[in-house]
Amino acid sequence: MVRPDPSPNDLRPTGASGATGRALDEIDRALLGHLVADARTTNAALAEKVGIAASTCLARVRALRERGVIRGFHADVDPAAVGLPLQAMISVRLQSDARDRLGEFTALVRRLPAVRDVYFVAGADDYLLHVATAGTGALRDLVATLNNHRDVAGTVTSLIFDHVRTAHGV
Amino acid sequence: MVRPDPSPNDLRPTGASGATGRALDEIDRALLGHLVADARTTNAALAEKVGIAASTCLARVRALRERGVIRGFHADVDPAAVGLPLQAMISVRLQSDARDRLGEFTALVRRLPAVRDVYFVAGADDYLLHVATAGTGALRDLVATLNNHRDVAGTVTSLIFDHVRTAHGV
DNA sequence: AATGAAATTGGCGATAC
DNA sequence: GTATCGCCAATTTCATT
Repeated sequence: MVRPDPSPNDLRPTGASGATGRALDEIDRALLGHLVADARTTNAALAEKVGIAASTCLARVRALRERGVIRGFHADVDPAAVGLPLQAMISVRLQSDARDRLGEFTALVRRLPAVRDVYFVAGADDYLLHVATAGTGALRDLVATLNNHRDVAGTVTSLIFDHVRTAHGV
Repeated sequence: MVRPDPSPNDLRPTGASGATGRALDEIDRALLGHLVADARTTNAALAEKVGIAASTCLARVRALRERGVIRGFHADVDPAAVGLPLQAMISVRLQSDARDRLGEFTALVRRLPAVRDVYFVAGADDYLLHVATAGTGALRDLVATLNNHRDVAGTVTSLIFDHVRTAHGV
Protein backbone atom coordinates (compact mmCIF):
# COMPACT_ATOMS: atom_id res chain seq x y z
CA MET A 1 0.00 0.00 0.00
CA VAL A 2 1.10 3.51 -0.74
CA ARG A 3 2.20 5.86 1.98
CA PRO A 4 -0.04 8.88 2.42
CA ASP A 5 2.47 11.46 3.45
CA PRO A 6 6.11 10.95 2.56
CA SER A 7 7.86 13.31 4.95
CA PRO A 8 10.95 13.64 7.11
CA ASN A 9 8.92 12.20 9.93
CA ASP A 10 8.36 8.91 8.19
CA LEU A 11 9.14 5.69 9.89
CA ARG A 12 12.62 4.68 9.01
CA PRO A 13 14.01 1.26 8.24
CA THR A 14 16.28 0.14 10.99
CA GLY A 15 18.48 -2.72 11.97
CA ALA A 16 18.06 -4.92 14.97
CA SER A 17 19.48 -2.20 17.20
CA GLY A 18 17.00 0.27 15.79
CA ALA A 19 19.46 3.10 15.31
CA THR A 20 19.39 5.92 12.81
CA GLY A 21 22.92 6.34 11.62
CA ARG A 22 24.94 6.05 14.78
CA ALA A 23 23.57 4.36 17.83
CA LEU A 24 22.49 6.28 20.89
CA ASP A 25 24.61 5.84 23.99
CA GLU A 26 23.34 5.85 27.53
CA ILE A 27 23.90 9.57 27.93
CA ASP A 28 21.80 10.31 24.86
CA ARG A 29 19.00 8.16 26.22
CA ALA A 30 19.19 9.91 29.56
CA LEU A 31 18.99 13.28 27.84
CA LEU A 32 15.96 12.16 25.84
CA GLY A 33 14.25 10.84 28.94
CA HIS A 34 14.65 14.11 30.77
CA LEU A 35 13.54 16.19 27.77
CA VAL A 36 10.47 14.02 27.25
CA ALA A 37 9.57 14.56 30.89
CA ASP A 38 10.23 18.29 30.73
CA ALA A 39 11.16 19.97 27.48
CA ARG A 40 11.99 23.20 29.27
CA THR A 41 14.73 21.82 31.46
CA THR A 42 17.58 24.31 31.20
CA ASN A 43 20.79 23.17 29.60
CA ALA A 44 22.68 23.63 32.84
CA ALA A 45 20.24 21.52 34.82
CA LEU A 46 20.19 18.87 32.10
CA ALA A 47 23.97 18.63 32.08
CA GLU A 48 24.07 18.17 35.82
CA LYS A 49 21.35 15.51 35.80
CA VAL A 50 23.19 13.32 33.31
CA GLY A 51 26.67 14.15 34.60
CA ILE A 52 28.31 15.91 31.67
CA ALA A 53 29.58 19.41 31.01
CA ALA A 54 27.10 22.05 29.93
CA SER A 55 28.86 22.67 26.63
CA THR A 56 28.84 18.96 25.82
CA CYS A 57 25.21 18.73 26.78
CA LEU A 58 24.30 21.55 24.45
CA ALA A 59 26.16 19.92 21.56
CA ARG A 60 24.51 16.55 22.17
CA VAL A 61 21.00 17.95 22.32
CA ARG A 62 21.60 19.92 19.15
CA ALA A 63 22.91 16.80 17.44
CA LEU A 64 19.84 14.85 18.53
CA ARG A 65 17.67 17.50 16.97
CA GLU A 66 19.61 17.60 13.72
CA ARG A 67 19.56 13.82 13.44
CA GLY A 68 15.81 13.85 13.78
CA VAL A 69 15.78 11.87 17.00
CA ILE A 70 14.12 14.84 18.64
CA ARG A 71 11.43 16.08 16.27
CA GLY A 72 10.40 19.08 18.30
CA PHE A 73 9.26 20.47 21.62
CA HIS A 74 5.56 20.96 22.25
CA ALA A 75 3.30 22.24 25.00
CA ASP A 76 0.68 19.73 26.12
CA VAL A 77 -2.64 21.61 26.33
CA ASP A 78 -5.69 20.13 28.04
CA PRO A 79 -8.38 19.98 25.33
CA ALA A 80 -11.18 20.36 27.85
CA ALA A 81 -9.65 23.58 29.16
CA VAL A 82 -9.79 25.18 25.72
CA GLY A 83 -13.39 24.29 25.02
CA LEU A 84 -12.95 20.85 23.45
CA PRO A 85 -14.17 18.45 26.13
CA LEU A 86 -15.55 15.74 23.85
CA GLN A 87 -12.88 13.43 22.43
CA ALA A 88 -13.44 10.53 20.09
CA MET A 89 -11.61 7.99 17.97
CA ILE A 90 -13.01 7.77 14.46
CA SER A 91 -12.00 4.80 12.34
CA VAL A 92 -12.27 5.53 8.64
CA ARG A 93 -12.52 3.01 5.82
CA LEU A 94 -11.82 4.34 2.35
CA GLN A 95 -13.35 3.28 -0.95
CA SER A 96 -11.26 0.58 -2.56
CA ASP A 97 -10.67 2.79 -5.59
CA ALA A 98 -9.34 5.61 -3.43
CA ARG A 99 -6.05 3.94 -2.61
CA ASP A 100 -4.23 6.08 -5.15
CA ARG A 101 -5.59 9.29 -3.60
CA LEU A 102 -4.46 8.73 -0.05
CA GLY A 103 -2.49 11.95 0.00
CA GLU A 104 -5.61 13.94 -0.75
CA PHE A 105 -7.55 12.54 2.17
CA THR A 106 -4.58 12.86 4.49
CA ALA A 107 -4.24 16.51 3.57
CA LEU A 108 -7.93 17.02 4.30
CA VAL A 109 -7.92 15.52 7.76
CA ARG A 110 -4.73 17.33 8.68
CA ARG A 111 -6.49 20.60 8.00
CA LEU A 112 -9.43 19.82 10.27
CA PRO A 113 -8.78 21.64 13.55
CA ALA A 114 -10.53 18.97 15.59
CA VAL A 115 -8.09 16.28 14.49
CA ARG A 116 -5.24 15.76 16.92
CA ASP A 117 -3.72 12.50 15.71
CA VAL A 118 -3.88 10.74 12.36
CA TYR A 119 -2.97 7.05 12.48
CA PHE A 120 -2.63 5.41 9.09
CA VAL A 121 -3.19 1.74 9.82
CA ALA A 122 -3.27 -1.69 8.26
CA GLY A 123 -6.32 -3.88 8.68
CA ALA A 124 -10.04 -3.48 8.24
CA ASP A 125 -9.79 0.31 8.52
CA ASP A 126 -7.45 2.74 6.83
CA TYR A 127 -7.31 5.61 9.29
CA LEU A 128 -7.83 6.21 12.96
CA LEU A 129 -8.50 9.83 13.80
CA HIS A 130 -8.17 11.08 17.34
CA VAL A 131 -10.35 14.18 17.55
CA ALA A 132 -11.34 16.70 20.21
CA THR A 133 -14.55 18.69 19.76
CA ALA A 134 -16.68 21.25 21.54
CA GLY A 135 -19.62 18.89 21.98
CA THR A 136 -21.93 16.40 20.38
CA GLY A 137 -23.02 18.85 17.70
CA ALA A 138 -19.49 19.56 16.55
CA LEU A 139 -18.67 15.87 16.59
CA ARG A 140 -21.72 15.02 14.54
CA ASP A 141 -20.79 17.70 11.98
CA LEU A 142 -17.27 16.37 11.80
CA VAL A 143 -18.41 12.80 11.22
CA ALA A 144 -20.84 14.02 8.57
CA THR A 145 -18.04 15.90 6.83
CA LEU A 146 -15.95 12.75 6.73
CA ASN A 147 -18.80 10.55 5.54
CA ASN A 148 -19.66 13.01 2.77
CA HIS A 149 -16.17 12.75 1.32
CA ARG A 150 -16.18 10.81 -1.94
CA ASP A 151 -13.27 8.58 -0.85
CA VAL A 152 -14.82 7.55 2.48
CA ALA A 153 -16.65 4.23 2.49
CA GLY A 154 -17.61 4.39 6.15
CA THR A 155 -16.72 5.51 9.65
CA VAL A 156 -17.09 4.19 13.18
CA THR A 157 -16.95 6.62 16.08
CA SER A 158 -16.01 5.67 19.63
CA LEU A 159 -16.18 8.20 22.43
CA ILE A 160 -13.05 8.58 24.51
CA PHE A 161 -13.67 8.68 28.26
CA ASP A 162 -10.05 9.21 29.15
CA HIS A 163 -6.72 9.57 27.42
CA VAL A 164 -3.35 9.17 29.06
CA ARG A 165 -0.13 9.86 27.22
CA THR A 166 2.56 7.86 28.96
CA ALA A 167 5.73 9.82 28.46
CA HIS A 168 7.86 7.31 30.28
CA GLY A 169 11.31 6.73 28.92
CA VAL A 170 12.60 6.20 25.44
CA MET B 1 -0.33 38.96 14.71
CA VAL B 2 -2.65 37.15 17.02
CA ARG B 3 -3.61 33.65 15.92
CA PRO B 4 -0.67 31.54 14.82
CA ASP B 5 -2.71 28.99 12.91
CA PRO B 6 -6.07 30.28 11.79
CA SER B 7 -8.27 27.69 10.11
CA PRO B 8 -11.54 28.06 8.24
CA ASN B 9 -13.24 24.90 9.49
CA ASP B 10 -13.00 25.79 13.12
CA LEU B 11 -15.39 23.71 15.19
CA ARG B 12 -14.65 25.45 18.42
CA PRO B 13 -16.81 27.88 20.32
CA THR B 14 -15.50 31.39 20.61
CA GLY B 15 -16.23 31.75 24.27
CA ALA B 16 -15.70 29.95 27.51
CA SER B 17 -15.10 26.33 28.26
CA GLY B 18 -16.66 26.42 31.69
CA ALA B 19 -14.64 23.37 32.53
CA THR B 20 -11.66 24.95 34.23
CA GLY B 21 -11.82 28.29 35.95
CA ARG B 22 -12.06 31.44 33.90
CA ALA B 23 -12.33 31.70 30.16
CA LEU B 24 -9.34 32.19 27.91
CA ASP B 25 -9.02 35.43 25.99
CA GLU B 26 -7.50 35.75 22.54
CA ILE B 27 -4.05 36.45 23.90
CA ASP B 28 -4.12 33.26 25.94
CA ARG B 29 -5.14 31.28 22.87
CA ALA B 30 -2.37 32.85 20.84
CA LEU B 31 0.17 31.98 23.53
CA LEU B 32 -1.07 28.39 23.62
CA GLY B 33 -0.88 28.11 19.85
CA HIS B 34 2.71 29.25 19.77
CA LEU B 35 3.73 27.03 22.66
CA VAL B 36 2.08 23.99 21.10
CA ALA B 37 4.03 24.66 17.91
CA ASP B 38 7.30 25.22 19.78
CA ALA B 39 7.51 24.79 23.51
CA ARG B 40 10.97 26.31 23.56
CA THR B 41 9.97 29.66 22.16
CA THR B 42 11.70 32.15 24.41
CA ASN B 43 9.54 34.30 26.61
CA ALA B 44 10.83 37.44 24.90
CA ALA B 45 9.98 36.13 21.42
CA LEU B 46 6.59 34.92 22.63
CA ALA B 47 5.77 38.32 24.07
CA GLU B 48 6.67 40.03 20.84
CA LYS B 49 4.63 37.61 18.71
CA VAL B 50 1.44 38.23 20.67
CA GLY B 51 2.11 41.90 21.32
CA ILE B 52 2.47 42.10 25.10
CA ALA B 53 5.33 42.90 27.47
CA ALA B 54 7.72 40.12 28.42
CA SER B 55 6.82 40.29 32.08
CA THR B 56 3.12 40.08 31.29
CA CYS B 57 3.78 37.17 29.00
CA LEU B 58 5.63 35.34 31.73
CA ALA B 59 2.78 35.87 34.19
CA ARG B 60 0.19 34.62 31.70
CA VAL B 61 2.10 31.49 30.80
CA ARG B 62 2.65 30.72 34.44
CA ALA B 63 -1.06 31.21 35.12
CA LEU B 64 -1.94 28.87 32.25
CA ARG B 65 0.30 26.24 33.80
CA GLU B 66 -1.13 26.65 37.28
CA ARG B 67 -4.69 26.48 35.99
CA GLY B 68 -3.90 23.21 34.25
CA VAL B 69 -4.53 24.53 30.75
CA ILE B 70 -0.91 23.74 29.96
CA ARG B 71 -0.21 20.30 31.38
CA GLY B 72 3.48 20.27 30.53
CA PHE B 73 6.19 20.69 27.96
CA HIS B 74 7.54 17.58 26.26
CA ALA B 75 10.12 16.67 23.67
CA ASP B 76 8.72 14.70 20.75
CA VAL B 77 11.09 11.78 20.16
CA ASP B 78 10.96 9.69 17.00
CA PRO B 79 10.24 6.12 18.20
CA ALA B 80 12.05 4.62 15.22
CA ALA B 81 15.21 6.54 16.10
CA VAL B 82 15.32 4.98 19.56
CA GLY B 83 14.88 1.42 18.41
CA LEU B 84 11.08 1.18 18.38
CA PRO B 85 10.21 1.21 14.69
CA LEU B 86 7.10 -0.96 14.84
CA GLN B 87 3.99 0.87 16.00
CA ALA B 88 0.55 -0.61 16.47
CA MET B 89 -2.90 0.17 17.81
CA ILE B 90 -4.21 -2.59 20.03
CA SER B 91 -7.90 -2.58 20.88
CA VAL B 92 -8.65 -4.40 24.11
CA ARG B 93 -11.96 -5.81 25.24
CA LEU B 94 -12.25 -6.65 28.90
CA GLN B 95 -14.23 -9.43 30.54
CA SER B 96 -17.67 -8.22 31.48
CA ASP B 97 -16.99 -8.98 35.15
CA ALA B 98 -13.84 -6.84 35.11
CA ARG B 99 -15.62 -3.52 34.95
CA ASP B 100 -15.06 -2.93 38.63
CA ARG B 101 -11.31 -3.48 38.27
CA LEU B 102 -10.63 -0.94 35.55
CA GLY B 103 -8.04 0.85 37.62
CA GLU B 104 -5.99 -2.29 37.95
CA PHE B 105 -5.74 -2.83 34.21
CA THR B 106 -5.06 0.83 33.59
CA ALA B 107 -2.19 0.73 36.05
CA LEU B 108 -0.79 -2.32 34.29
CA VAL B 109 -0.76 -0.85 30.80
CA ARG B 110 0.67 2.41 32.07
CA ARG B 111 3.65 0.49 33.37
CA LEU B 112 4.36 -1.21 30.05
CA PRO B 113 7.19 0.74 28.40
CA ALA B 114 5.89 0.07 24.90
CA VAL B 115 2.61 1.83 25.57
CA ARG B 116 2.59 5.45 24.46
CA ASP B 117 -1.11 6.31 24.62
CA VAL B 118 -3.98 4.76 26.54
CA TYR B 119 -7.43 5.62 25.23
CA PHE B 120 -10.29 4.47 27.44
CA VAL B 121 -13.22 4.30 25.05
CA ALA B 122 -16.92 3.59 24.84
CA GLY B 123 -18.18 1.03 22.38
CA ALA B 124 -17.34 -2.52 21.45
CA ASP B 125 -13.86 -2.18 22.92
CA ASP B 126 -12.72 -0.82 26.26
CA TYR B 127 -9.18 0.36 25.53
CA LEU B 128 -7.14 1.44 22.58
CA LEU B 129 -3.42 1.20 23.20
CA HIS B 130 -0.96 2.98 20.96
CA VAL B 131 2.29 1.09 21.29
CA ALA B 132 5.79 1.30 19.83
CA THR B 133 7.97 -1.79 19.82
CA ALA B 134 11.38 -2.99 18.66
CA GLY B 135 9.94 -5.46 16.17
CA THR B 136 7.49 -8.23 15.50
CA GLY B 137 8.84 -10.35 18.33
CA ALA B 138 8.39 -7.64 20.91
CA LEU B 139 4.93 -6.85 19.61
CA ARG B 140 3.90 -10.48 19.76
CA ASP B 141 5.14 -10.73 23.34
CA LEU B 142 3.25 -7.62 24.27
CA VAL B 143 -0.01 -8.88 22.77
CA ALA B 144 0.51 -12.20 24.52
CA THR B 145 1.01 -10.42 27.83
CA LEU B 146 -2.25 -8.57 27.37
CA ASN B 147 -4.18 -11.65 26.29
CA ASN B 148 -2.88 -13.60 29.26
CA HIS B 149 -4.30 -11.06 31.69
CA ARG B 150 -7.31 -12.44 33.53
CA ASP B 151 -9.42 -9.35 32.78
CA VAL B 152 -8.80 -9.35 29.03
CA ALA B 153 -11.44 -10.97 26.86
CA GLY B 154 -9.69 -10.29 23.59
CA THR B 155 -7.48 -8.00 21.55
CA VAL B 156 -7.23 -6.82 17.96
CA THR B 157 -3.92 -5.48 16.69
CA SER B 158 -3.57 -3.10 13.75
CA LEU B 159 -0.15 -2.08 12.48
CA ILE B 160 0.45 1.64 12.15
CA PHE B 161 2.14 2.68 8.92
CA ASP B 162 2.34 6.31 9.82
CA HIS B 163 1.34 8.59 12.65
CA VAL B 164 1.00 12.35 12.41
CA ARG B 165 0.31 14.49 15.44
CA THR B 166 -1.34 17.62 14.18
CA ALA B 167 -0.25 20.30 16.58
CA HIS B 168 -2.33 22.99 14.98
CA GLY B 169 -3.99 25.51 17.19
CA VAL B 170 -6.02 25.27 20.33
C1' DA C 1 -3.66 42.87 35.34
C1' DA C 2 0.03 45.39 32.51
C1' DT C 3 4.28 47.77 32.16
C1' DG C 4 9.43 49.23 32.13
C1' DA C 5 13.69 49.10 34.58
C1' DA C 6 16.91 46.55 37.11
C1' DA C 7 19.14 42.38 38.77
C1' DT C 8 19.94 37.63 38.13
C1' DT C 9 20.70 33.71 35.34
C1' DG C 10 21.54 31.01 31.31
C1' DG C 11 23.05 30.38 26.44
C1' DC C 12 26.86 29.84 23.72
C1' DG C 13 31.19 31.03 21.31
C1' DA C 14 36.26 30.91 21.93
C1' DT C 15 40.14 29.12 24.08
C1' DA C 16 42.88 25.78 26.33
C1' DC C 17 43.49 21.24 28.54
C1' DG D 1 35.02 15.27 25.44
C1' DT D 2 35.67 18.73 29.33
C1' DA D 3 36.66 23.16 31.98
C1' DT D 4 37.10 28.24 32.15
C1' DC D 5 36.18 32.62 30.73
C1' DG D 6 33.36 36.30 28.85
C1' DC D 7 29.76 38.61 26.31
C1' DC D 8 25.18 38.95 25.09
C1' DA D 9 20.47 37.67 25.50
C1' DA D 10 16.95 35.94 28.28
C1' DT D 11 14.46 35.28 32.58
C1' DT D 12 12.52 37.09 36.60
C1' DT D 13 11.51 40.33 40.39
C1' DC D 14 9.60 44.57 41.70
C1' DA D 15 7.83 49.32 41.93
C1' DT D 16 4.55 51.90 39.44
C1' DT D 17 0.24 52.80 36.85
